[in-house]
Amino acid sequence: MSRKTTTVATRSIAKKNSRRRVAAEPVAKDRSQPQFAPIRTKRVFEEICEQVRREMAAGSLRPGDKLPPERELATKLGVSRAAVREALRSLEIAGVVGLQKGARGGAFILKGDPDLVTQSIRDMFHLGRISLDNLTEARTLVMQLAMQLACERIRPTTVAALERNVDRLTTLPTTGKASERVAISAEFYRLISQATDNTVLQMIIEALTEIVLQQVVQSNIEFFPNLIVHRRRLVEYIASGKVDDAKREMTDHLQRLRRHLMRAERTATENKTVRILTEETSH
Amino acid sequence: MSRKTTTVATRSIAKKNSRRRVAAEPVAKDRSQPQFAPIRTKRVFEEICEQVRREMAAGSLRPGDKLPPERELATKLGVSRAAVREALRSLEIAGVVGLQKGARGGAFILKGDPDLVTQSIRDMFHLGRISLDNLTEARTLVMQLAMQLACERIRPTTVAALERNVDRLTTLPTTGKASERVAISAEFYRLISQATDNTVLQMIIEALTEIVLQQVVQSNIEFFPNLIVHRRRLVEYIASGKVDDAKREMTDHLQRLRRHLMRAERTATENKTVRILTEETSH
DNA sequence: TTTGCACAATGGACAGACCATTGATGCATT
DNA sequence: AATGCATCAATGGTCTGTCCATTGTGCAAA
Repeated sequence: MSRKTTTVATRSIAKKNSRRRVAAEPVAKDRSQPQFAPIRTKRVFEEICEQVRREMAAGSLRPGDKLPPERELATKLGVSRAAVREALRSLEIAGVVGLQKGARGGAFILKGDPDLVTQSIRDMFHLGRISLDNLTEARTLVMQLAMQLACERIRPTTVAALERNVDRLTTLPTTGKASERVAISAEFYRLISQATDNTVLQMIIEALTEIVLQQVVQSNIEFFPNLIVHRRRLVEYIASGKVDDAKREMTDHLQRLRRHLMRAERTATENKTVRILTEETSH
Repeated sequence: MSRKTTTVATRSIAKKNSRRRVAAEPVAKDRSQPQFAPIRTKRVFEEICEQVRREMAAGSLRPGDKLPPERELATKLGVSRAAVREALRSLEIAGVVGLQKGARGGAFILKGDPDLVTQSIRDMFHLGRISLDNLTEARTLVMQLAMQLACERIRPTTVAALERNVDRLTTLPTTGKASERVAISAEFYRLISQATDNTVLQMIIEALTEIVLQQVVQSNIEFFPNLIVHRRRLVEYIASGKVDDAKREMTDHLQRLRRHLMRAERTATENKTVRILTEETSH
């Protein structure tokens, strides 16, 4: 390899920065018992993330602010660039920062991405932590809240948008792809959620709706013939502030969908056995 | 530098693996309009993440499964270990995999961490995407749903646990640290959420409660004198299935808390101007 | 049988390089 | 003057190679 000379040179420097991991030392709180608390070692990138998050919570790092470039940050913190990058990766995944290439690029604090809530709930659904039954039930219930607020806070423009949305559903051929119909439905629920004027509910509804609709597409449920009638009625109830009617209409629909999905889940027993990454580690 | 020779040697290898970035080519869906879709370049670690997530969604990668070791994965995918590490970092942050050191270690598919929902919502709150007003309102509403379900599905053991929880609050000196009282409250709400028998609602309640309680600690709200009386009454309502009473009791409390928090927020105008990371990039 | 140590596997971290993208600057052409 | 092109520097993205720390396994010594 003929590289040993330089290697030795860099080693002497690296040695200084080794011993990087921080161990939470076991507190000697009581003399009688040795205690022996488990030693928790923290990875450097986690430390970096925490520093950034602390600045965020303290308000000294706000959306739009720019973090120093990776190289500079690495120097300041006394860690390698790889570690900084892993930290930035972590924050990026969390939707906290966005990375931009090129000159004047860097890591910028974002406003937060509501889609991440969806992502995390979706992961949990796919990993079996959430059942389809629980998911659809929760959606039904939360939409009741949404109807409550929407009826109180709806604006004329939103009513118009809802009506246009239903119109679009009408013009769609019932033989069309499920994904198209579902896209319209997704917007329908988004409009309603926005009418609640509560961003938290919006995010929750967005997440639940998206996951459920995804299931609708995959389960090849047939088009509900009366869907358009139901939707029109619902919009009318909302527009005229008939809370109880709107709630009932919404609940009826969602419960019907729920039953269909549960039935589809039971009959879905085909196991695709694709396997790309895990073909035996061979050890 | 005296390293050029080896550098050249390694370069010839690296050259093969260069040109790594994949550009999603603009689809020519319609001949009349040029379209000019923005060119999205995808980073390699994202590609890796997607592959893993695909396997998950397809069911061929399930909780408990182990991914190949970093080095092997890097070889198989034809990328560097650093890229693999960033991908694993990303999946780890998303709660999809857990990393274990040592022999027989590796990346294991997890069951999903409900705490991530909390984390993402919390981030959004700190980044100003969610207002305290919206947050507390949503919490009030969702807890109404929880009371509904809890009254229907509560089990005697849970009632006992709730009573014990209130007892613990009683034994606590009112002069104690806020964080201790808050920890007990957190468990109180956790017990109620578990009584709903709906994991989705549990996660939502967990998230909203934790963030709100965090605010309670920081805002130094005084201890509600009647809190214990309210709690006892609430538990009794739940135990005896008095849905409406329970809902009212819960809503009353949460709305009171809401008003207090909003007032505290208005009077909180002291700006700590700590700044560690961002002291001018000096360019 | 038990203890302890060497060893290998594997994640964690680092240094040092090169490439690709992007914005700014200045020069040349029109 | 306006446009276009070349160049440069800053910065994220990636790669290679190396070493350290942790952990399980198996063998050897007690």
